[in-house]
Amino acid sequence: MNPYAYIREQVIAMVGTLADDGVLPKGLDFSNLSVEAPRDPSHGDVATNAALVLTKQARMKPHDIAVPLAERLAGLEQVVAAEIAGPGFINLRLSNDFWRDRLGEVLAAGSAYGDSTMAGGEKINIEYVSANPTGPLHIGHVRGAVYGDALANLLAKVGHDVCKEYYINDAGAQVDVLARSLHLRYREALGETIGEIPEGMYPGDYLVPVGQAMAARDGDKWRSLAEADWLEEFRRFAVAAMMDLVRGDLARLGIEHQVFFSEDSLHKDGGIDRALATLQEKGLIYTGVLEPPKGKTPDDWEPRPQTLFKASQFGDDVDRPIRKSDGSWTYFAADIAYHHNKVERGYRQMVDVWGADHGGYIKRMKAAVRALSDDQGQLDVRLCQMVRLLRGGKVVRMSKRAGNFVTLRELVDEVGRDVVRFMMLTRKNDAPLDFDFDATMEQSKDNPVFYVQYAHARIHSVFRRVAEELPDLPRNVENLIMADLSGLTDSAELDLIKQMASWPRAVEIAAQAREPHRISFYLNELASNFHALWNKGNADPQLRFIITEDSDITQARLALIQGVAFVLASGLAVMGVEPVEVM
RNA sequence: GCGCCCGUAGCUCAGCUGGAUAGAGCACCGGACUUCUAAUCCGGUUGUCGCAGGUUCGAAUCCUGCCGGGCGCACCA
Repeated sequence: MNPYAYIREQVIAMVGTLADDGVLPKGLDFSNLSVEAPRDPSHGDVATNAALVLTKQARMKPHDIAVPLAERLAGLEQVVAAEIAGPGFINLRLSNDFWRDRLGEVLAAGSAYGDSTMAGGEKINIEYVSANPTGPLHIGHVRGAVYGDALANLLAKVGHDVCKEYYINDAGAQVDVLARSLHLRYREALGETIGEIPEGMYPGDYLVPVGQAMAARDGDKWRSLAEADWLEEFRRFAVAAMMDLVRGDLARLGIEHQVFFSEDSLHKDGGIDRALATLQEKGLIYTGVLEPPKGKTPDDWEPRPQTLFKASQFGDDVDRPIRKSDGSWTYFAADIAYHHNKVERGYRQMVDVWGADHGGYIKRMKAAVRALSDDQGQLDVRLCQMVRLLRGGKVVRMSKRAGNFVTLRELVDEVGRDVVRFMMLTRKNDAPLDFDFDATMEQSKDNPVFYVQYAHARIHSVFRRVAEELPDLPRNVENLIMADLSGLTDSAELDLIKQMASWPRAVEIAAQAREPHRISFYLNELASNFHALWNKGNADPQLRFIITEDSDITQARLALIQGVAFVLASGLAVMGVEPVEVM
């Protein structure tokens, strides 16, 4: 049960009884009526703005609504106090039994606690990473990869049918460059001296074994052929090898896409033609000449007729070209076809995760989806800002030309998967993020990963201890569910339960906002409250979890911390971080 | 010149989609270990929420205009 939703129903029901009795008018609109935990705990457990929201509709002063409403709410079994405060809020304090019942729900659900049916099984497609298949993944890809993956987990948790997808940019000039670079490495593998890799080719060592594999498979059959004869095969071979590399890198982060979609396939099987025919039928394709961009005009600008998509009809600033002047398709044309394909596969909800430098591309892509789906499909583009690496207080400089960017593999090997994933989710996706190597190596509160995992490990440490000290005490979940919880009376204990009870709501809000970083903030707070309770036990031995001479209270407290462990595990699962049991 | 994102404590950032006296960590000061893991906890200090208007019972949050920073701006992917 979501306690806030539950109390909201009660409030609305009570307003209904007041209307029945003629105190309030009938037919009131409750859409803005909220029931939330007040920021200041001294205001009670939950607060409602009912009187404030209804004042205009009812043509009554907030106070005149609040007084009778509070009176009726106070009569509810779960409510021990109802007070009117501020401009007309009603603050409710709920009974301890009501809260203890919530702990039972946590234990019954286990680490599935917080799962929701909010999305009703609706299909949603989330495309992320989609890095060019021209080399290993590097630091610039990591954030989008982690964000996209955590978002996919989060959406699944609230009841979406999620498809995780990777778009392979295996068409276009950069793949030809890759094929030529591979041909060099192939000749090298056959014993030629190739010298310095020419400017404009991919110089990375990762192509060396691919060249060797090619030589081992085919011998020298491609060596003296003209480029036109080997290019196609080398493209295919190179892309396959690069995608193996990429999949291996992603596996290191624990990321696995269900669908890898090839851009090239859209060119080859007529996907682009079909998508553009769809737009053509709607009268959204025409030949025209674009205005030069406002402000500074590029030096080589010249007016030329192009095939254009009427993106401006769907909120974009200008119409966008879908054919280059040489007649070939633009990248945008293929992207239209790709999203057309998603729509054809039945997706109405689509999420694309991009780097911040692609911000200028959002409007045209959204326009295309609206046009293709007759406004039925919804594309949400989430941008991930830059990650700055810091070491020893200094920014780690990287440049593509120098080839000294930090790879995903190096990063994960150095600090570990859990640290990378957690740190990438400690900021809003559209805010820049500093990744400080020194802080991640530190085992202290500076390091949020350790802080949260430490709480989880401590709980398991208590269970290990109780197995030694009270071996006969039933301590598995089935027994803890039936424990008598009435001994949980300390405010820190009850606060912990209240916070756990807000977890399902926190999950739904994070999913609605599509902001998985909120999960990490929630977990930090939960861990903090747990650590606080732990230390209370240091000061007052009566508050320890294990009281050897009182098995009832021990069991109640085991139930409490088992609940915390479940919620921590539930949240860490969204983030894709392992809940460790020993540290 | 246009579009998108951002501006909150000395620093790094939250702020539950409009609520009450704006929060947390770091930093700084002072306390708690014969302990269920001190990798922790407790207390103290810190603000023109970039500026100016507007919307209303109520604005850090929504709208408009400025100021400041980032990214992107015909056929590249």
